[in-house]
Amino acid sequence: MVSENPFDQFRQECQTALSNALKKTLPEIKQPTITLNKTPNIEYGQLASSLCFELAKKLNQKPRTLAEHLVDAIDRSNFNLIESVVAAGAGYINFHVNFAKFSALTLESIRKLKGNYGFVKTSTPTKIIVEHTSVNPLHPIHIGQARNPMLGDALARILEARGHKVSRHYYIDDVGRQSSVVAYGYAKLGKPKPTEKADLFVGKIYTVTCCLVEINRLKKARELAIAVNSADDLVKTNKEIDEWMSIAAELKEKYPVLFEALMAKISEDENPEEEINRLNRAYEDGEPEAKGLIREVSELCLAGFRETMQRVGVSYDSWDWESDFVWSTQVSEVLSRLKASPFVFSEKGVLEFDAEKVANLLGLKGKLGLSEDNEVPPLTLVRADGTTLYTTRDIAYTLWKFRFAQKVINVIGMEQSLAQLQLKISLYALGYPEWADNLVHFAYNLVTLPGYKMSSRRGHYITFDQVLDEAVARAYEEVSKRSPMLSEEEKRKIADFVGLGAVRYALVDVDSGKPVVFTWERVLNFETNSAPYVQYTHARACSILRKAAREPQAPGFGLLTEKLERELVLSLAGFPDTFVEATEYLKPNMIADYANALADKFNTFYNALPVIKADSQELSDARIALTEAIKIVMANALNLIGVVAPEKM
RNA sequence: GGAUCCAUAGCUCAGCACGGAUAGAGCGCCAGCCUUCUAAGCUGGAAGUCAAGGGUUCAAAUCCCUUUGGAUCCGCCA
Repeated sequence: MVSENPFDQFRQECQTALSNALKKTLPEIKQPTITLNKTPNIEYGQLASSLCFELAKKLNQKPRTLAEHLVDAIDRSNFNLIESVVAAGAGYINFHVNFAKFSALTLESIRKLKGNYGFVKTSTPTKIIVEHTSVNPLHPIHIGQARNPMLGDALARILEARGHKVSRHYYIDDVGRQSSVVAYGYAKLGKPKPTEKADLFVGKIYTVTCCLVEINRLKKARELAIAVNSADDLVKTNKEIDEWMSIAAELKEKYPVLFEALMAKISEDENPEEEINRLNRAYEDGEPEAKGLIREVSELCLAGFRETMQRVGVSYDSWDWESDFVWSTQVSEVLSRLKASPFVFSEKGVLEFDAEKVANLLGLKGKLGLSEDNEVPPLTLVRADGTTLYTTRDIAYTLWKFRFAQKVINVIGMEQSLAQLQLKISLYALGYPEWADNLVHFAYNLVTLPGYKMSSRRGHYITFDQVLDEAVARAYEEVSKRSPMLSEEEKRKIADFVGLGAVRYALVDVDSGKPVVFTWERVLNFETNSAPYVQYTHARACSILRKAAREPQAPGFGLLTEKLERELVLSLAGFPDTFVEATEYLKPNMIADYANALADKFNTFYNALPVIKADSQELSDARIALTEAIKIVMANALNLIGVVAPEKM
């Protein structure tokens, strides 16, 4: 017999049994929906109902008495997995599972389903686009941004395992001043070939160009302030100049050659600021030269990103250029449709979208979880100079995405909550309520460095590559220390998946709504509650199975009577539940927590009870089967968060 | 000022969506365990007014209200 969700099977039996008993003893009352809770302790059974507390008041009886009556009325002869039902405490009804049968069902199911165990398929498979990463192609992905792809990829993986058709999209934000800044610097240098990892190379050009252009601009502003005799402006500008000058000094020391070269080239231009704006407009207009230039730098940077993401096992199905939406008619079409709606108004030559009016008129506030007096600020769609803004283009992009998917999940930082809300409201305004309903902003909080303000414009950041390198290096040291006899090649291989796994795990482990403070200590943790811990435990289980060197012939599942063994079986049986919950509520961290908890229990078991040298062959066979099941489930869980489950380490 | 999210052991965090029995881990600290299946491990110990106050309920870390403290947003940036 195979069950894809053994624990749920037990739960169904208990629910039916209790429901039958209720109908029999209390036919006069309306049948309540029966929910069963996990018990705090295995001694209380595996599932409990607190129904009697609710009924007691209505029926004017003591909960305990009621519980006893119901327990008496329960007929469990038709139920395979229920061992006993008892009234407990002040009025709980506790269900005990028949462990002999339950262990057999659970372990055999896992051993049969193997890599598919736990991945309960949805009854409504959906085409889903998960948009994640979408780091601007200006500089390397830094640690503050790296949480995004780790969460996004884990989400894509769990949704796929759930049976959805998932497409991973990367939105390339190449429209906007920053892209022109980096392209300007790149062109000034004569479009040099990268002498190092491409995104790192582009990042340096961006930072130095930014700094030089900014100083140039500020100096002009200072002249103006002097000319109009504005003391306030002068003080403010001087302060900013001082700040940027110190950054310039820093950059000059770090990259002397690049700095000098750019400085010489940029000073040739009377007004670099104006050059950049011209380039920006030319790009939006789709002029071939600007197109070629900006696409070239962006592609360069993206090649670096691809390299980094490949290391951690993240890939994309579609790379969507923001500029494509500007050059095609899609953005202007959206605009004209919005203009035709009653929700757009013009103010001082600026086009504004009245999200508040939409929300009120269509009665969206309750639906969107907003209180009635929460006023949604308007969204600027078009600037006075006629150019569009980021969110405006995002509306066109979102409409495009819904041509290919029924559901769109945007993995975007929490700080963009308002923009994402306005985007959603715009879909209602355009007459796509189903799309709006199926647009999900998966908001996550930032990664911060203690005592350090990350700023990509100023080149203050720790790159994701640096973190990965450091993690692998640390892992290599650990492997060398712990397993000095391994070959160099083996050590490198292990260090690689351990280091990368540790980083992935650390970035998905925390609830996505909470900020993560980055410390090396947190990411390079190889002890309990880390990927290496789970990986090590997996390898340990594999090692036992290798040493046992046999298939269990006649496992005596009924002999698994130790509390530790039973808790393990329960954990394994509950994996499908955890998976479904993690998928439905988009909580990849639940998977990491589950894997860690399972590893924890297995290690305790490992230290307390012998597998191969158990008292009898039947018991040994049962424990081998248990170990194998644990190995399978641990690997399945690790796969979901993109962490390698090694045979050896 | 308005909005959103958050507050649980010295530190980092689970648990909260759907209220249920003594609130769980890890780090750090203290004391132990490698001639037995991988010590990246295990065992034991100390450590909590679940931010404060009120309310709802048979039952509140969990739901509601108020207060305090923190993060983020409220741009013709992205």
